[in-house]
Amino acid sequence: MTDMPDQDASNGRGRLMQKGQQTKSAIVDAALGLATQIGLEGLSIGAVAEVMQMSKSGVFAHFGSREELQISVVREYHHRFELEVFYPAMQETRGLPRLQALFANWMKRTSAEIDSGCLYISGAAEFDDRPGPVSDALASSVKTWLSALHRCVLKAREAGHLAANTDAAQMSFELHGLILALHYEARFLKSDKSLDRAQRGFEHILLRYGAPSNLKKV
Amino acid sequence: MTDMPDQDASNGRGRLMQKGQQTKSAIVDAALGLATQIGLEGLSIGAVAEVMQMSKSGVFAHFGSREELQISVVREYHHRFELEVFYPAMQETRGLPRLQALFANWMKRTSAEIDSGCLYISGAAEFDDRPGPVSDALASSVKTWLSALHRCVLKAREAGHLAANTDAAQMSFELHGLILALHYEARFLKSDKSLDRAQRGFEHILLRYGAPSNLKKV
DNA sequence: TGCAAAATAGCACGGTCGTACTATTTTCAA
DNA sequence: TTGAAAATAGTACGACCGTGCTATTTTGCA
Repeated sequence: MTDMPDQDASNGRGRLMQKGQQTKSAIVDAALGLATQIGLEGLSIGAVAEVMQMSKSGVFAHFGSREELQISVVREYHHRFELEVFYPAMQETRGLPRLQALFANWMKRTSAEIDSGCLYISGAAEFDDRPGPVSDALASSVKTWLSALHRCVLKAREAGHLAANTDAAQMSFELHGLILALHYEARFLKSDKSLDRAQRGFEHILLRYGAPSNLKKV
Repeated sequence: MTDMPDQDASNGRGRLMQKGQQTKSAIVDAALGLATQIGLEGLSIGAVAEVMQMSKSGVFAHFGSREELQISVVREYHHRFELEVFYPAMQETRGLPRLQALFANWMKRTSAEIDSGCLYISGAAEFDDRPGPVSDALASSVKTWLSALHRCVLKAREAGHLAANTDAAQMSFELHGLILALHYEARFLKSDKSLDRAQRGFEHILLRYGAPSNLKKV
């Protein structure tokens, strides 16, 4: 060991961090893990402190309130969602291929979340009747993602990959439903067929909206 | 007022109840109202007692544990769901008309729950990582309903109202997704177009599975 | 290397929770 | 009407919660 700053001391966006920021990141990390399991509302500073092997007040000092911790967790989740689902799909060529990649990544992440839990889904259920900053942060993240999806559908239509009369909002709604059903039936009802059904549902929707039937499989 | 037993002292299934049972029903009623708003997990005996204008111990004595209260709430929800969604649809003639009625009632109830909250959806999110009697009761109720839906699709296919190669489980999955998206986008994202989109999604699915295109509107 | 500042710990407070336990009131049938 | 049983209230306990306050430790620059 040297006196050099820890090489891992980055927040994933390149900048080096001081000790306090490192710890804060680690706390958010642990809190995110807890929140996806027991829910954002059930997230307690004491539980996070135990995972972190820190004192409650040590954890608390980084955020100033539980609410701020929850918001940090939402932001971190948003960031990871972008990294896993959105950005990789942007590599694909615009239009249908990108839409397929987007949905495939979304499904893949949702499948991975069958064990860990999805904050956008559990959070919506917890906060749909609890207005406030946490709910706002959550809703804003979800809306950002859904509108990205919506734009992608529009582009696919413009590129002629979907029928010219495609209702992009309607199609997005139906895609969203497939993901929600995948999550619900796999995670809560322990069905192992959900992924396959979401995939087939996607193909049905593509056909419905006039995508060429000889689809490139992703 | 007379000394006669209260005329309203029925549990909705015809039998008269003694005082204790009446109170218990009223408690479950209040608890259900609370649970749909703040969640099954957030349901506390103290809050129920306040609504009921009773002491905590008075409420507690009826159930013996918070868990038993939660289970009672789930059962009551199941009962009402059957009354509102399932039984009325059974009046329709078997096959496609019944399936349409089932989905229409389901949508109607989900729409009504945009204000009150749906226990099958919020409960799934809360208990998907919390095994135990409450989770079991919830899952069992949901499975009962989903398999009723599945059977209804099967009957519609047998009656020749759907394509002979219809995958009933796949179709049920897609219908479930529409309801979940309706609930999510209407309740959490405050979208007022969700009901219309769920309705149109239903029509798309019917077309996909070979229902006659000149549908009777419900 | 020293020293201000940042990070963390320790402790206390009031609050809510579920649930024993006991006392009181209400109900209902004999 | 009476008396046993059922229903409800009262109280207390330990656990956990968020958070304010003050000490202590650790950090990182001058």
